[in-house]
Amino acid sequence: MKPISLKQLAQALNLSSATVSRALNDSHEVSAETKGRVLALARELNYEPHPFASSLRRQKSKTIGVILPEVANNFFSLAIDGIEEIARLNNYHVLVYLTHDDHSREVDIVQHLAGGRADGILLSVASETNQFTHLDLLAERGIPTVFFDRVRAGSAAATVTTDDHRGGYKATQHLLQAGCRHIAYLLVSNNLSIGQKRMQGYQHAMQEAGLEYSPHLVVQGQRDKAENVALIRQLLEEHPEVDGIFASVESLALSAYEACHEVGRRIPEDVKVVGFSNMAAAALLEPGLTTITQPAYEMGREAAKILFKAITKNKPVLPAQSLELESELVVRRSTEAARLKP
Amino acid sequence: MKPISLKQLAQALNLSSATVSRALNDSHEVSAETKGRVLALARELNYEPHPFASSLRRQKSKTIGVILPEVANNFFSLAIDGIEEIARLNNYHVLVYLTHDDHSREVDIVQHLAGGRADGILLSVASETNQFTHLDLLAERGIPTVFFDRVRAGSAAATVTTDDHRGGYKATQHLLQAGCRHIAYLLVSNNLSIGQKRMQGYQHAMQEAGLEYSPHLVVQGQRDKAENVALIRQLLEEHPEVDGIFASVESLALSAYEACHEVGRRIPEDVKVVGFSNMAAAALLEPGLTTITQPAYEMGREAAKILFKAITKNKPVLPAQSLELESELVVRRSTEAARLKP
DNA sequence: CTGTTAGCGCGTTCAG
DNA sequence: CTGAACGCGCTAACAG
Repeated sequence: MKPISLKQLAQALNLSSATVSRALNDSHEVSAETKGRVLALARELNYEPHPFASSLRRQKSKTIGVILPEVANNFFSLAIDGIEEIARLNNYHVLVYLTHDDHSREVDIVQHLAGGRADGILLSVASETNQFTHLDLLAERGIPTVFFDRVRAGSAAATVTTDDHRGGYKATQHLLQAGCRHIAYLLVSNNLSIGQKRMQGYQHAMQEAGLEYSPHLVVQGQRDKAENVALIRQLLEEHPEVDGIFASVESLALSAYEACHEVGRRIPEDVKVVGFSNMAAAALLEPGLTTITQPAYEMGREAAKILFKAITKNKPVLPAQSLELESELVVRRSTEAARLKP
Repeated sequence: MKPISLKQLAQALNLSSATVSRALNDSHEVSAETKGRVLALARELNYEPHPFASSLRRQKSKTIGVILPEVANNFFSLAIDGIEEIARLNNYHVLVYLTHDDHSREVDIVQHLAGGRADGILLSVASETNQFTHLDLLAERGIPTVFFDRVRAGSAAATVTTDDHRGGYKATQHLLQAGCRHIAYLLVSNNLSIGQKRMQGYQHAMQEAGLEYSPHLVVQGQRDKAENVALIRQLLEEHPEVDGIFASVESLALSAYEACHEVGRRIPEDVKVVGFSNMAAAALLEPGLTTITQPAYEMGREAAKILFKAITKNKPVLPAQSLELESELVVRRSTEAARLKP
């Protein structure tokens, strides 16, 4: 059975569809009585205005698009949670797309969304992305866009990130304090500001400790997980002196654990690992496993708030609205307290 | 700058909009030459057909709705991943909604989606849900719906689940073999088949071992996490003999870890814990922590496949299409192999 | 092969 | 306060 239409509702009430439409939209220019009759029958018949007809007329999709590299990862899952919450408060719908770090896919999605399916976009760019012309289209069309976490380096748009430089610094410092002298860095992508900034923090801490930064100890992450494990494994074999690893994203941290396991290097006795990560199970990590945790849920919420401010007020998002939240170094919880804020 | 419309494209080409529409939809009844001209200009101008206008006319939203209790949880994240992949292959879009186990929210979402925003629905019901009248609307409207994981007990629709009875049995058996004699059960909800079936598996294993099933050792999970921790804590304090815990969902497993920690009971020395869970970090669990892992990604894929079969062939989903996949008992990976398939 | 017409279901004129 | 007419952008039916 097809859903009932405005017209049918109007006929059943002996009213014109215009009046019914007005009543349902709570217009001032309709009598309280008719309003009551309309609403009563609408409720009874489970009437829902057809969303696409309405969108077409109003030129509002009531939908935002969320584009993520992946979701099988606690950071982005928590972010979605925050985004969905804010969207719901604004009576908006959330379309989710995954790029799997594939640039061409990102371009496709953006182009499609720019065609009217979404009123705004939240984007965490694919690590493969190094061209950004597809984003110009969004600017031209005036579609508000907020970047979060994985941001175009040097972008002129609003962004929500964490204190990436500081996070990299804190993580490295933690390893140094634990006695590591040869710390490898697992880089996500040089196109991304998170890649650059976290690495700068790492270099900063290394220099401060009077240690030399060695490009041989940097592994550039790929899209394929097995490949990453192999690369890290190779690093560990060629550089047995490595006693610490800093992973700039969760997936690389997991690859590092795996690689260590494969070559029989114990964590944390032989190698200490710190990674950016939002594992729900962070509290359960083995002794010595430590994470830099981002406030993913809040980041999702804040990014969405900025976006909706632009959508509802019909103003562009300004770079000045950008936010930088604080990351936290989480050491395995044992009998004593867990969170160290240096 | 507003996106260009079909009409404008037609004018620029001195063609009628009908012809242009046909050309873009690769109709047989249009000359190869015109087709070429149209496609060339369309590409140049970045033309995208307005999705809602098209949907309105074709009565197809090209969108599916995915309704989940939560997403900050590896199981549902992985499921979304699988769902999105199949949707993309079908050129469909994915709307994500979270109920946070709130029944009224589930009803709202379903009613709205039934109004034409989605061609089909994938649903994992809220644990609070015990009335299912809102689902009748979907049946009336002929909107294909596939349930996964959290299924309406005794539903007549297609479902994708894991071998919940067997999973509960395996988990409990594992605890028994490890020497546990007083095993508590953390129940998610009696409205859900996963709650019932997993508990049956638990009871089955207990009986087989000649142990008595005690309702005092069953904790009924609530929506609030802190409350769950408190309840489990109370259990542990009132029943110091408890030496094993079986958690029927991930969130309860995490609450159990926390509660044990709070009352100073060590895992696994004092209490062994097994939970249904899809933690990416499962490989990193502490010794003695064991999980029952569901093939979440595959479940998402399979559920979506069933749904799209119905959508594209315009046939209803049949209960006979239901699938039951196999869960896996994953013991902490150490130097030896990890996966035990009994 | 192409153009004309009509209508998907709404919301918004403009009259009365 | 209410109704008739129009159009959002697209596709399907009917002509030619």
